Amino acid sequence: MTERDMPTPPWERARRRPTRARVPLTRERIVDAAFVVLDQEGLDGLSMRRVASELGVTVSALYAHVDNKNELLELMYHRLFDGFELPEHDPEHWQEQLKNFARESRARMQHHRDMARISMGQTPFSPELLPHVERLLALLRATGLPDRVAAIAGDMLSTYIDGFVAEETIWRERYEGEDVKSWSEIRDEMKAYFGALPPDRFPNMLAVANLMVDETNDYRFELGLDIILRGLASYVEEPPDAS
Amino acid sequence: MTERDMPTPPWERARRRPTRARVPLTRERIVDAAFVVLDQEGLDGLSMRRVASELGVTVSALYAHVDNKNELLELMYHRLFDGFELPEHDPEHWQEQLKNFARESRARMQHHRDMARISMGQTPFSPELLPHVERLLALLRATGLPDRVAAIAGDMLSTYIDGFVAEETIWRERYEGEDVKSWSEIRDEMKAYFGALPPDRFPNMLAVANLMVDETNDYRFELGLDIILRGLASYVEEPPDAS
DNA sequence: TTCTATCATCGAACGGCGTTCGTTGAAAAC
DNA sequence: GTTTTCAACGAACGCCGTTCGATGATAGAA
Repeated sequence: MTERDMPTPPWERARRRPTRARVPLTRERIVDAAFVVLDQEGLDGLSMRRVASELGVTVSALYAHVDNKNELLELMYHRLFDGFELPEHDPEHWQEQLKNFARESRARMQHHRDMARISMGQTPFSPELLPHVERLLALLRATGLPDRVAAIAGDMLSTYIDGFVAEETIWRERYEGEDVKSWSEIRDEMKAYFGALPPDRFPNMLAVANLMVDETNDYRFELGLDIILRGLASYVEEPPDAS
Repeated sequence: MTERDMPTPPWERARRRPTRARVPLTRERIVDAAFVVLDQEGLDGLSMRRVASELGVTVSALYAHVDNKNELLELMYHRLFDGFELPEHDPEHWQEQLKNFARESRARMQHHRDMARISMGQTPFSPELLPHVERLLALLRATGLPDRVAAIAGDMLSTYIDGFVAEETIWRERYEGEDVKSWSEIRDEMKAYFGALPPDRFPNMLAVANLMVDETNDYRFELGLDIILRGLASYVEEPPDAS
């Protein structure tokens, strides 16, 4: 006679009915769910509770696989580099190679909402990411750049890319709550705002306002990239003396 | 000199009515207290409750003077530019002028903990800050740079500065909880970490690791600055065609 | 002086957050 | 068949930003 045959007392009826997860929880599945939440709610809406509910699981279940939220963000950051192949260094076309690296980085970050903000809080020096850094360094050192320049150039580029995409994000999300406005409508508002400035006090703003508003983000990104690469190129084969 | 004749930015909601002078609590005092909290607890510890307690006041009292936490951060950002004078443009020394602008920006952000992280979430296009942007644009347009380059150069520089200081902050705070370690101790640990990499797979990392670890932040900042300015200079008086 | 209207501040509450911890029950190991 | 293990649970803790009705001091009117 086991307790199995006994009836269940009514006060216990609401007891747990633990439908064991058909698919076991893993770090990978948690990161997958985190990206779903990130894309839907943005970084500010990315909470452990929300990720858990996405998986049909309790919050605390996550903590068996992930130390804390920071580690989850770290894992998401690592995803950025999954299958991110850098080419063999080709001293003839190093500038274009670096530009392609930057473009690919930007594209990957744009693929998930607020990804740039996550990226800015991380460094690529974990063991999993060091191979990527090594490949980038190989590209940089094959250019003829002095090592001390090559050593910081990767960091500079990443800072530029992160900052640029983060800024894109800010503008996109600034207009989020409001009615669906087209980008051209937003541009017109900005033009009107800048155009209404007193001309005697803001001659330079007025002179470039349309340029600032009209140029696409793609154009701005490429131009900034070109500025950095021209600056780098100026160090090739030259005994450098910064400042 | 008033802000009254300035247009309202389109993204801005209706601002609060100005507070009466007779009450002891003011926006200024709230911002002062917020900086005290920021320096003591960092951005993550900067809560409305903590600011209120710093003033010996209830949380909700703050909301009579400040719409929300975001507005408080905005006001703190504005403080960055208080008394930030840019020189008259001098076409002979524009590179040094821009470098001094960058150095001053970095120094101001370093003056308050996590200030760079606050700065990264803001734009300087509010009416109060536009005069500063105008002065910077004046510097940039006096260089002989094409307008389309001048229009994005200020943004680029600010992105670089914000990103650089934010990264400095990350490293500083990464070692915060631990026992007081000297920077040289931290450097040694990093050198040991990089030095233990397998030489066949990480030849480039090993070649520049010491450079990456040993150079001071000041040196790195100056070098990055110089790279950007050389890139900008390459556009002077040249019909530009970005990539 | 007394009354009244204003308004800065209070105190409690709401819903949400990251994280911890003792409990539980199904599967794995024996 | 028994024991062990351990992933998931659920409740709780102490935070957070923000809201709202109550309170009480004060300035101006009578």
